Amino acid sequence: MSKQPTVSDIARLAHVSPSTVSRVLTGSSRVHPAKSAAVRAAIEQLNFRPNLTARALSLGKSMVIGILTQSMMSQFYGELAQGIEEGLAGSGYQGVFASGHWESLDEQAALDILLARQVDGLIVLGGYHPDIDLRAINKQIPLIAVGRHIEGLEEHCIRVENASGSFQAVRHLIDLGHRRIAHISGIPSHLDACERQRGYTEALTSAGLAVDERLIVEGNFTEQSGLLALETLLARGSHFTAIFAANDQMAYGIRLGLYRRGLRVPDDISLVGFDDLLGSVYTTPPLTTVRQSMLEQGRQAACGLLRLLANEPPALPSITTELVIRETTARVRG
Amino acid sequence: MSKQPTVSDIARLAHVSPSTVSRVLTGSSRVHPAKSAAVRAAIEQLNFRPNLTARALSLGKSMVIGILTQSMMSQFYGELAQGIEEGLAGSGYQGVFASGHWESLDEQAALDILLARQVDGLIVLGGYHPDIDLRAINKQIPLIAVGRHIEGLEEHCIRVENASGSFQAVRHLIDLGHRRIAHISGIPSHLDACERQRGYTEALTSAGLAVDERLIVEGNFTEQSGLLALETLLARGSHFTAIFAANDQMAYGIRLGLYRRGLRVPDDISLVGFDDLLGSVYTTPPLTTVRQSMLEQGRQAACGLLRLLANEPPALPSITTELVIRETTARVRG
DNA sequence: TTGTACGCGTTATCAA
DNA sequence: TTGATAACGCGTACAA
Repeated sequence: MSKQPTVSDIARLAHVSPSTVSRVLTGSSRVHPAKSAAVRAAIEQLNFRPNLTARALSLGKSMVIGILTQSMMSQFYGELAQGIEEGLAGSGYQGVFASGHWESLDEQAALDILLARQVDGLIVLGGYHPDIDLRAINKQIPLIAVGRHIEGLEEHCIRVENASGSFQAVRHLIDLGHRRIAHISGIPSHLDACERQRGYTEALTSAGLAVDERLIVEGNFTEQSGLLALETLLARGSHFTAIFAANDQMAYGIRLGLYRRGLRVPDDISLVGFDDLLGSVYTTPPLTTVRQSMLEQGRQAACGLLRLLANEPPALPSITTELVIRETTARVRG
Repeated sequence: MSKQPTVSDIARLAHVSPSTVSRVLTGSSRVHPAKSAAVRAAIEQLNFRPNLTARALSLGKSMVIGILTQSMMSQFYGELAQGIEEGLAGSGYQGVFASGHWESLDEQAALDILLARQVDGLIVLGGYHPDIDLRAINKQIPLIAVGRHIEGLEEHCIRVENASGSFQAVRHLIDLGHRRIAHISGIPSHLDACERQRGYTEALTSAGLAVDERLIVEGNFTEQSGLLALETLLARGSHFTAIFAANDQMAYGIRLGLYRRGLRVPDDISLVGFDDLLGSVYTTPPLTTVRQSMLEQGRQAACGLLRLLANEPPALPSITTELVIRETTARVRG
């Protein structure tokens, strides 16, 4: 249990001063090759690791990016996290995750910890945290949001072309002959949810179909809520031949509900999701869905943040969406 | 962009010394109520947050737990991570994740970062890192492993009753009348994989059934490998009516392969997985699998580490397994 | 090119 | 009960 060696230990062993050791560590200035070699040897010998905590304190930069997420467990946030990691790779910055569990208090606590740890930047994944607070934080450290909107900070939010994706999805169903298409929507306070519903509505009206409010049920993006929404929908007794869910997770729940009812997909009911989570290829049958690469969004968020840290504009691109047709959709039975 | 306030700022505003501020912050010793109130007021007024980096340097304790994981994206690690977070909650310790992506180099780099950040403890999730290194690290800081075995550090590894779970699963298939049961195994260097295969073998032999090597195919725990293994199995042409996969992810891949071949589950082939990932309820039909709560393992790992940090023995319990029967298994067709 | 001295923000020790 | 001082490990002016 001997203590970790410090620069001083290395300096002593290499017969140089601590500052010289620091110089070879950071490469901040030229040092004599011989001394440099001696230092390297000493570092090797003592298996020395610079203490990043001390370095952070000295530099006033922690080189860590805080990521405020909601759940470590969902596929959705997992893919996002993976993308962020990829985007940060090689930048010298490390990502640190803290989760809010979709609870205001936890989210506040997680954010506090991140800020107290002196993160150099912040990526906010969804969540309920008030816009005003986030705007205030953005004055202190650069901030990027994905999966949510922040009033007045639009340039710092990854934008997804939700409406066009929804439109394509519903259009696809219409092309297959479906006329009674239900929609399980997301949380209405969520911009993405609104836009997806808008795409649904527009596709219907542009095809001359009426929007039937009885075919629209609200969910909250979880599998559970999808299943529940399906029950509600069936209980209403309105006829329909296809369902467009505002995200894949709800589509999974709906799929289970249909299975339990003995309704076949796509023979009896066609089903479309949104997100194209990795798991959507492995459902049975594989899910037709709208791709909005979460990996790509994570990467873009990370890169945008790195640009902000370099005092450049975030220059976040708009994320395009693309309908991926798999086996949960079929021509409506005559 | 004004700088963050420090204890000195608070001290000045409250007309006390920095030490006193520190005292009310940590509660390390009594302070006059009036002064204490003044300090609190100043903290509130300036919205002060103690700099955890500085505190860590001063204390020699970072209050962070490093978690060396392999992928942020898979459901498997997601659930584990969630459990760890829950186990750490309220302890004052924060978890920091770094992923190795199943690559030696990345894993080494991730570990280096964690150690350089002066983590107070380490949780290793799976991975290839050599036992000898981990034993060395354990001499410096407490360490717990989950999803892997470390020679000589058995007390620090979460043990799962793999064999008994496998046994139950295969026994269940036998009870349903299956006689030709295939097994898609995991990486043979992985202890869990071996034990699960052992349970499979024992269930067969204890029922007086022969173990047919032609019905055993090796996978690597990914969905992809499950699909591939199924192809191999089918190509061999041996007859079978059920498949026991060494984990759920491979079962998903197998399920897709069967679907593509037009083989119905469970009508033509029964399928059993291992893990009971959250997604396994939402496959169609829901997957019969062996539960080894990942959440529980994460929690136990965290609690064990906290005990180590308190200089107590880790006292890690053995994780029990339980067969969860869902709709992917059925009586063999006469 | 190298070494000395100081600062980063906090806590612990000690003396008052 | 309080305040001054030193220390944590590192980077960097500044002087040599």
